[in-house]
Amino acid sequence: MPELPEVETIVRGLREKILNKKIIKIDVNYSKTIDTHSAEDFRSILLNSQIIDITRRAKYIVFHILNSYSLILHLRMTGKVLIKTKNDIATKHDHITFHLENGTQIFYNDTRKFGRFYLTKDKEKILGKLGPEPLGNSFIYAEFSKKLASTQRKIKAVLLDQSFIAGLGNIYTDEALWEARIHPEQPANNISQSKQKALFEAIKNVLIKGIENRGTSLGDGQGNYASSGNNRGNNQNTLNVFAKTGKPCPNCENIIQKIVVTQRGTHFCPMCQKLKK
DNA sequence: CCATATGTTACTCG
DNA sequence: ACGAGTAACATATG
Repeated sequence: MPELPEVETIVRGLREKILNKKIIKIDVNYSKTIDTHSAEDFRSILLNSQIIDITRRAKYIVFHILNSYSLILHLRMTGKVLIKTKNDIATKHDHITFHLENGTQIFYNDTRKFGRFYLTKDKEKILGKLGPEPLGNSFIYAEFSKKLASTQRKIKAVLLDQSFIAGLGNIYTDEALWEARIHPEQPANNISQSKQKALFEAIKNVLIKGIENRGTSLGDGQGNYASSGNNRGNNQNTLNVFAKTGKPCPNCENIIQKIVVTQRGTHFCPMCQKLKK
């Protein structure tokens, strides 16, 4: 579910609520959620320690632990980190609970159970293969352009490839390609210089807007995005093409189409985003 | 029953 | 080597 703006919103919320409190108990109800350790080892490493900082890398949440470990979490499709108080009780999809000394409980909730925790002293082992952070200093146009020229893959597949650029998912990719007026199936090495530049800027624009709106919450089911305070985002109200199948393009009024690209539902305007020969 | 879902990875085929 | 396609993970929803 969550892409860069959603994870950023979650991290900002968590930072205010759980730092520097001792972890006094950990319940593990679904141990496959922990990728690197047994539930027993996971508990013994984290118990009586504390989270001293929380940062984000791409779609990963990095909890910096006082004992020099990093607890890295990827939410995949439906993972949520929910901050609750003393008397809240874990329910069906709450797979791990961290109890803090002040009574705060951190629930890891995940309907589809795809999310994973990685506990490691070497962050690079988990994060090392990621491409540049699109809102960071390492996202440089000359390098972006050079890398686009190096592959014939469909541009949508390239943008979803976390080793090419880290943090985009299905929603923000469709939005960025619409803003740059590029067809999602356009080969990456056949995009004009001006459209490459437009795409470079569009990626940053859609992510910044997503963060400003505190993420995109689609629908109202269990698996939809919510922040650590269980609040919905507002970015769904500003989308131009994603989930707008059959509606008029905000730019040209033509009907937004939906196709499948790289196994993902893909929304675009056939007038604004033409495939170039 | 079928298709689809904000993600990632392993595997096959050409 | 490269890129496309498929399946898998597990659950909910229309």
